[in-house]
Amino acid sequence: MKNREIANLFEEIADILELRGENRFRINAYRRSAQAVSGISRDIEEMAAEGSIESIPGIGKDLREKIEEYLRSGEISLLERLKNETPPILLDMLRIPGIGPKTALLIHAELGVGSLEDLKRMALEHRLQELPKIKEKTEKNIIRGIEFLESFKGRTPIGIALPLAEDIIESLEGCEEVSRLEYAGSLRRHCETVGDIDILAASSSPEDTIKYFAGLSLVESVIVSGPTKCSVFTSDGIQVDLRVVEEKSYGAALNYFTGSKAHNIRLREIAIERNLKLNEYGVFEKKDGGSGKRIAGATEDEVYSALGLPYIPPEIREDTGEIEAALKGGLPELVSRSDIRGDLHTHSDWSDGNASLDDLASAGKRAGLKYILVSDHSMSLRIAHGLTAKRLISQIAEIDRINEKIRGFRLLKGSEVDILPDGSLDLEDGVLKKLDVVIAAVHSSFKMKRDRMTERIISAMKNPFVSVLAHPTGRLLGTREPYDVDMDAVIAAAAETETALEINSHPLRLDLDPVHARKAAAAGVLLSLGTDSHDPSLELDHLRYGIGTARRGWLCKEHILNSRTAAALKKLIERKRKRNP
DNA sequence: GCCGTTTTCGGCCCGACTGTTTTCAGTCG
Repeated sequence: MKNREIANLFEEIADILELRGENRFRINAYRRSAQAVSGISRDIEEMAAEGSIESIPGIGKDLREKIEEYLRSGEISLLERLKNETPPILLDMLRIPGIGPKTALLIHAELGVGSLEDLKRMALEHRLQELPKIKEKTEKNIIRGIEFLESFKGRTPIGIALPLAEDIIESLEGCEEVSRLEYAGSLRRHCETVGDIDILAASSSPEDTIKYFAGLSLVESVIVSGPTKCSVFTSDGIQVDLRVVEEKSYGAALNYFTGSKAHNIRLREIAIERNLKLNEYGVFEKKDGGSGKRIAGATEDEVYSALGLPYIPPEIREDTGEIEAALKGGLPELVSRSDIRGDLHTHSDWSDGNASLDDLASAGKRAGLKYILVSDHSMSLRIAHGLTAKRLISQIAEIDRINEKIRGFRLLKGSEVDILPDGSLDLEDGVLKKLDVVIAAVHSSFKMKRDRMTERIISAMKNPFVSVLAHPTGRLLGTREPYDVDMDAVIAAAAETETALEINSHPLRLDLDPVHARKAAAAGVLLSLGTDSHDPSLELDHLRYGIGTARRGWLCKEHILNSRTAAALKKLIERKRKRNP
C-alpha cells in the first residue's frame, strides 16, 4: 500500500508551503488529505484503478491528479520543484518541538545555519539571543528540542520495524536452503525503538541464503556481505543484518543476538560457575584451556536448560531480576494475546475515528475480541470533534441498538473524557454514570508545572466514574516528551482510588512504559490495554505492541483489566463507583 | 485546495499556552 508514502509527501508539501507563507487553507487542504489518505483502510492504488479517489473526503480534482502522478511516475513534480527551492535545513528545523515556520525562517535568514548541529552549537553559544523575540528560555527550549530529536536519531519505532521484519522473514521463507528463521535483537525483546533489525537464519547453504537476501526487492544497498553475515539498507533507510548459522548453533545464536547484553553477561557467568562455556555457537564443557564437548545449542530451551534455567521470555531479558527469578523457579507467566478479551480504547467516526460503530463492532469480532470500548473524545477536544453530552447520549442509544443485533460480542459505552487544566472533567457525573467505562486523559496544557500536573491528574482519578487513566504520561515517541508529572504519586493514587492505568498500545505512544507498568502492578494497580484505534481495520492489531510492553513490564494475565470478561470488568468498575458514591 | 439544505464563491476550527512582550505572534493539538 502506498497510502502512507503519499500522506508523507502531502505533509512535506504542506510544510514547505507553510515556510513560504502560502494560503493557510491551501496548506490545511494538504494536511487534511494526508490524514485522509493514511486514514483510509483501502489501498489507494486500487482506488485509483477504479477511479474512486475523489470519493475520499478532502480530495478533489487537483490532489487526485497529484496522487495519480505519484502512482505513475514515483514523484510529484510540485514537490520536486518546492524541494529544489527550499534549503533542507528549514524542514529539519520544523521537526524541533517549539520551532514553527516563522522561527525557522528567522534563524535561517539571520544566522545562516546549515544543519541542526550548527543550530545547536549556536544556541549553546547564545547566538540565538541576538535575534528579535528569542531570549534565554526559547534558546533553552530549542537546545532541549534538538537533544530530544537526537535521542531518536537513527532509531526506528517498533511500529515500523516489526512489520518490516515480518515482511523480510516472509520473503526469506522463499529461500529453499533456509530451515529456521526469526528476528532477534531488541526487536525480539519488543523494545519501543530499534537501531537495526537483526534476522537469524539456519541454512544448509549460507552463501545462497545471503545472495537471496541481498537480492530482495526491498534492499536498497548492501553495506557489507561476507560468508555468514550480510548488512543492507532498505529503501526506508533502515539497516537490516542477516546472520546465517548452522542448525546445531541456532538456539545459542538466537540467544546471543537477542540480548540484552546485560542478560548475556549474566548467562555467561552462570556458565562459568558450572564449569561450562557459553558463546553464540553453543554451550560447551570446559576442558583445561581447550574447548570441550558441545552440550547444547540447537534451541534456546536447550541452552537455558544446560545452564540450569527455565526458558526466559525475550521481553524480560534485561537483567532486571529475571535471572534471579528463573533460578528460584519464580518467573512470571507473562500475559499473551489469547488472554485479552477486549480493547478498552477506541474511536469511531462520531469523533475523530474513521469507522462507524457497526464497523467497529464487526472489526472487533473479526479480531477475536469479546468487547470493545467506544471511547470517543469529549467536547473540549474540538480538533477531534469531541462529543457534547447530548451527542454522547445519542451515541449510547445507538450502541444499545447495535448490541441488540449482534451475538457473542459487545460494544461497551464509554468516553475518553478530557481532564481539564483544573483537574475537573469535561463531562458531568450525571452523564458519566450512564457509561460502562470512562477513561480520562490529558489533551491540553501539556506544559504545566510538575506539582500542578500531578495534582490535576490525581484529582481526575478521584472521580468515582473514572475507571482508567489513558496514556498517563502523554509522550509521543520522537515527537513529544512526557508531561512533567510525578508518576510515583500517580501510581500511588491509582492504587488508592482503584483507577486502572492504561498501556496505550499505539506504537508511537506505548504509554505507560514497561518500567512504570511494572511499578504500577507491584503497587496493586490494574493495567488496561487499549489500542487508541482510529481505524479498526488496521489498528486493532496494535494490541500486540501493548502486549509486548506489558510483557516487558513483567505483567501477567491477572494484572490486566481487560483480561476479564465484560461482566467481571463491570463488577470491578462498580466497586470503585460504590466506594465513592 | 476543497466544498456546497450557507451550493460555484467565500468560507474553511480555533482556543490555549508560551515567551516575549506591555498587547501579541507563534506554536500546538
